[in-house]
Amino acid sequence: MKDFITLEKQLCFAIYQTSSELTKLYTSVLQPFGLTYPQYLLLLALWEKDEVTVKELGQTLNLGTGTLTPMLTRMEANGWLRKERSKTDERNVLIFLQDKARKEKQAISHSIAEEIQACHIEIQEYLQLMQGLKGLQEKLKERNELK
Amino acid sequence: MKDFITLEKQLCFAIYQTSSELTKLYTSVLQPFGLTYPQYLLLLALWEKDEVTVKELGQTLNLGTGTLTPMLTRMEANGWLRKERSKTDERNVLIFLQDKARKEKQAISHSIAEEIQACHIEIQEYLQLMQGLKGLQEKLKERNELK
DNA sequence: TAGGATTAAATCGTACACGATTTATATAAA
DNA sequence: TTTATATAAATCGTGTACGATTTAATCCTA
Repeated sequence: MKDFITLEKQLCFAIYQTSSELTKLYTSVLQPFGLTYPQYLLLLALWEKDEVTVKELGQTLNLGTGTLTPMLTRMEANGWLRKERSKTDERNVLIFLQDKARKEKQAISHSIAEEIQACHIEIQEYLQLMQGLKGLQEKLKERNELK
Repeated sequence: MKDFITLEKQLCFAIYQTSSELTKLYTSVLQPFGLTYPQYLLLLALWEKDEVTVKELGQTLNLGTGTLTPMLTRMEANGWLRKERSKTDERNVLIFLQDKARKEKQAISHSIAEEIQACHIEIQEYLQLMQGLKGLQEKLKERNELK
């Protein structure tokens, strides 16, 4: 039991800090584009699927409107996207990518890939880590949904 | 290269979301104690080593004073700890645990261990994941320190 | 079809997180 | 000993996160 608690502490620190280091890395790469890390994740989602509702985006990113609404407002002000109330159901707000986001996509992806590659991460290592994370995430999510 | 970028996206999502699920889990366990997840991590550090300066704590937690100062102020107001300016060098502020923090330690740890165990995480899986995270963290940190 | 329930965003309050600046103290150099 | 430099916290501004409440539109049912 004691070992278990020690382990638990180490794991939460490890995730917390790895996440923070990753944020720092992305922040430095994204700064020149005038993007934050969460904004980049949001763009990733929109590059995959454009013209989505705020709710849909929230499900993809695991974020609520308390986070998304102000973020989307900022990104609209910066010309990345456009918000438009749906005409068929005025409760929905649809998000559309702007040209700027489409045009910058390659440059952004390229900068990031370059930076990540400079970290010398082995693909194999990468894959294994992701497996582990997904496994844990699954279990946490299951537990969280039971409230 | 294309595969590499796909992988990169998946990894940053995986860490981002696992971290957020972990936060949610801890939040629900810590709520009854009137603690947030970052505050719990801070207590973990103080339970390991008490009477530390803000700077030291920042190094342990990878946090700056912009985050720590207001957090410590809140935790002082809630009776978890005490801040005191060092008499030998008045630039330093020392952090001392209060009785409340020492007394609640067991109950908090117990609640968390119980919750984590309910997720059915295999020790072996756990260890492997942590190894992977530490490896990645190392590489990211190295890169981040080159600025 | 009027009224209550449901749904989607927006809003609000609190709490991180972080870079940059400021303030106060201590140390070192001229 | 005065002045310059360095160090430690505090402060400030911006941007997430998230639970809870509010607002507005739609749906459902009596």
